[in-house]
Amino acid sequence: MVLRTGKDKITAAVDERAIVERVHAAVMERRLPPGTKLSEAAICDSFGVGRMRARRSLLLLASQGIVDLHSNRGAFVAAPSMDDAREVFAARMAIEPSVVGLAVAAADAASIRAAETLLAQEHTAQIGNRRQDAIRLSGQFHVHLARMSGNAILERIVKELVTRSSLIVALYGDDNAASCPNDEHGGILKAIRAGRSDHAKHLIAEHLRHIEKGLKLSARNAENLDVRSILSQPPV
Amino acid sequence: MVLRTGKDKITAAVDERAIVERVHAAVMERRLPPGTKLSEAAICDSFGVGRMRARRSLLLLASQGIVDLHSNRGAFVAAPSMDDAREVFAARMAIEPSVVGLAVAAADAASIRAAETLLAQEHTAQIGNRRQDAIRLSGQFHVHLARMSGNAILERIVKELVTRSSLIVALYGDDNAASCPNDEHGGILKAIRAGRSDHAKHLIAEHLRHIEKGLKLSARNAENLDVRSILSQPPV
DNA sequence: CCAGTCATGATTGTCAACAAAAATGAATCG
DNA sequence: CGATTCATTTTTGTTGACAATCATGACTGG
Repeated sequence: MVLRTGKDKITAAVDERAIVERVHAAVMERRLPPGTKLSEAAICDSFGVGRMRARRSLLLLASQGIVDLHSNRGAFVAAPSMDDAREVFAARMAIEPSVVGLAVAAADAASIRAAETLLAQEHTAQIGNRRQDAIRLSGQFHVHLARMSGNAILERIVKELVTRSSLIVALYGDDNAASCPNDEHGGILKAIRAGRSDHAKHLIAEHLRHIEKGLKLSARNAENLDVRSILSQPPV
Repeated sequence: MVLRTGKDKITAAVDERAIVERVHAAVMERRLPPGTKLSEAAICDSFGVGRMRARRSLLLLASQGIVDLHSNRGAFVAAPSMDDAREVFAARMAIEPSVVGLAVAAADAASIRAAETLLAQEHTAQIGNRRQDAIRLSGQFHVHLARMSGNAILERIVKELVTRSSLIVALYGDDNAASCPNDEHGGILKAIRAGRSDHAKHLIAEHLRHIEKGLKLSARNAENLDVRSILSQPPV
């Protein structure tokens, strides 16, 4: 007798997870900038799906902080405030070093090889000036470190934080700044390979600090800028 | 002129957040044991809400791991496997010490007083054998530590992990075991008050280790037990 | 020319009916 | 007696239509 759970049903059309994943990817690659409106109709057309599925997908995206829902106005790609940005990076600095520590303990040959592949791809993308790919791969590297820990919960958490970081960099990042200065990813992976847990933790903490330092979170910047005060200044 | 955002609309009926919060609380107090079916109709009746709202609430609960959705079968209070349980506690041990470290830095008089109040209430509930209250307050203490860090993201993450822990303890916990042995919560709070960050981190790590040790995660236990093999054994 | 008002169109929120699937229980057969 | 089949009932999934709300732009009056 075969027991069929409800989950392994073959779904002909795309389900919510696929939609969430595709939007996720588009946000990571900055094809959907912060503030972009995601109308239900757009989701329906893009994925050939009914309004109900579109709605559920947007709710899931909102629960991950990727999308902001405004009552009666629709869904928009999240535009984290500077305070949000600081919280995200504080959370990452609290979490990712521990995750890397677990990764050192749990790393196996296959996962290290996968990390090396990601690293090489990222490097190639940077050399070739393929900015979108470089950004996406840089984020994937962090998520892969979490995956190496063998803990699906931590992987999900890191993935969510990395995605929000992508939105933050899009808003407050310096366009000409390298997404990963001095091959810090390489150093982290090397430390993991060498089993140097404390060193790896230290490196990723530094790495995150550097990324945040590279942001323009000083004072005014997009979003809360006061249009009146700007326009009231006479032209030079 | 008054700017009204869509969010501060006065909602006469309960919205999804309220439903999620109430189910959350019921799970924390073990009034909704793992595996309990949460039919849409039950949600509709309980909260006087349409099926759409019920559905959205269940989806949100599922996204937090509190509920499992089975296609065409409905929603059930999550029953974490033993592997899930190990992952949850590994994640907590990775995250909560760092969170406590932040709490030491950010703690102010008001939040410490609130923590002391929670601690006292928990103690009173334990003395009075009010098990449900004691369990709920014990969880709230951990969430409050995260709140003391001043980071809403970390607070949400810890809250989710604590809730899942409640389900885990309900499944694998020893009924007569104290939910918090030897007033470890008190020791943690004392260390925070004294500004001893490393000590506080150490204590909460130990605390989590103790909780996990108190679980029966050895081999077989509820869930994957094979009904056939059980019923095929002749009675003593 | 500008502020404010009002109608229009587009988008989201809600509901009810229908379709599909699974749980339930009775009836049947070995 | 036990297992299986089948019809019934219950529950979930989906669709479409309608209501409510918001954005847009023309219009009016100052």
